[in-house]
Amino acid sequence: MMFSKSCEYALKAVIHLCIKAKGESRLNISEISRAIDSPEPFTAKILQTLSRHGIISSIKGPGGGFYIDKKAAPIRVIEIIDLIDGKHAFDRCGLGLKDCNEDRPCPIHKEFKSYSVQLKHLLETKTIQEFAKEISRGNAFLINT
Amino acid sequence: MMFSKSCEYALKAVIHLCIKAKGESRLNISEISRAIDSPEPFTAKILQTLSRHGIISSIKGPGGGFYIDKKAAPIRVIEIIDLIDGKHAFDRCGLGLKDCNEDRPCPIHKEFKSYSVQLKHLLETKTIQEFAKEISRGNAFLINT
DNA sequence: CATATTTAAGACAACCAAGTCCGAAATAGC
DNA sequence: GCTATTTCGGACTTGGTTGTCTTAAATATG
Ligand code: FES
Ligand code: FES
Repeated sequence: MMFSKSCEYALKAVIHLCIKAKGESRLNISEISRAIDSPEPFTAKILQTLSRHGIISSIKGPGGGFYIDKKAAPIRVIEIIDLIDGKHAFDRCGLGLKDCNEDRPCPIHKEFKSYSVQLKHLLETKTIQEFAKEISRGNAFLINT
Repeated sequence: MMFSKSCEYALKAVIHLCIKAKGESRLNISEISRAIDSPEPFTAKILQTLSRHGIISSIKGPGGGFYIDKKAAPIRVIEIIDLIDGKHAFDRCGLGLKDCNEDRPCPIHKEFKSYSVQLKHLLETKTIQEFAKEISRGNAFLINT
């Protein structure tokens, strides 16, 4: 509803990597897609995109897989959203006007904007590592039912 | 990003009808789609759905068109969203978990839910007529650029 | 009644996101 | 060096949303 399927998988995959593959250990595609309940080949493609852009790291060959570089900075949630769904995903008009504009706003602009600004700020400040911590503590999950 | 294209057009069309076709006067498809900048035949289909479900009224033949029944109750925004995009569009998990669930939530649930609850409440209480008033006053617009 | 106008309905087409497949490249272990 | 494993990259297929077209039905007007 908010993010594309690709983006959902990307967020979940990186969160999972943060928990299970920080530093030395690696996870292969099948382990990841099992953990986040996503189609394997589709997940592969998304992981490749993340890797190509340096958000995650990867190593080919036996024993290889995907991981988070130990020296890498914490990953802000917005980085993944910008990469997968495109920048300004939050700056678009809720009613589809060409330009979301204070001067010539659509009727839902005022209320809508006040929420999307809050949400955007959250996603710009929150890191994947913080979400990962919630999972580790058992306060949140990547799969249910 | 939030609503489907169909839903955007539906909302804009009904708002426009509230301003220009309350009671006696009617608007035909071409006038409506011009006012809201939408493809004519596609808009026709959406208007038919709205009419079939009694949200708006229509009359065939020369001088016919679409209008809002004068005796009809104010239209809550959520009614249109439920009809076009399906109910529970706001109750789904932001990360795509099968079930958005307090007991077994995804990592973004807490923050996300607090926004979506606010937004849902807004859409349940706001009426199309209130939005229409903003347009009439020149404080909001259905087209820009 | 004939005609023009307008919505109704459903089949059709185009587009894009979601998902699959396959051959190539890298690498670890023998 | 050979083989098995694993990611990489791109071509391909599928499905759902968006958008079009065509024919039918209703009705106002002369
Ligand atoms: S103009 Fe529509 S949300 Fe800003
Ligand atoms: S479980 Fe993900 S938003 Fe509620």
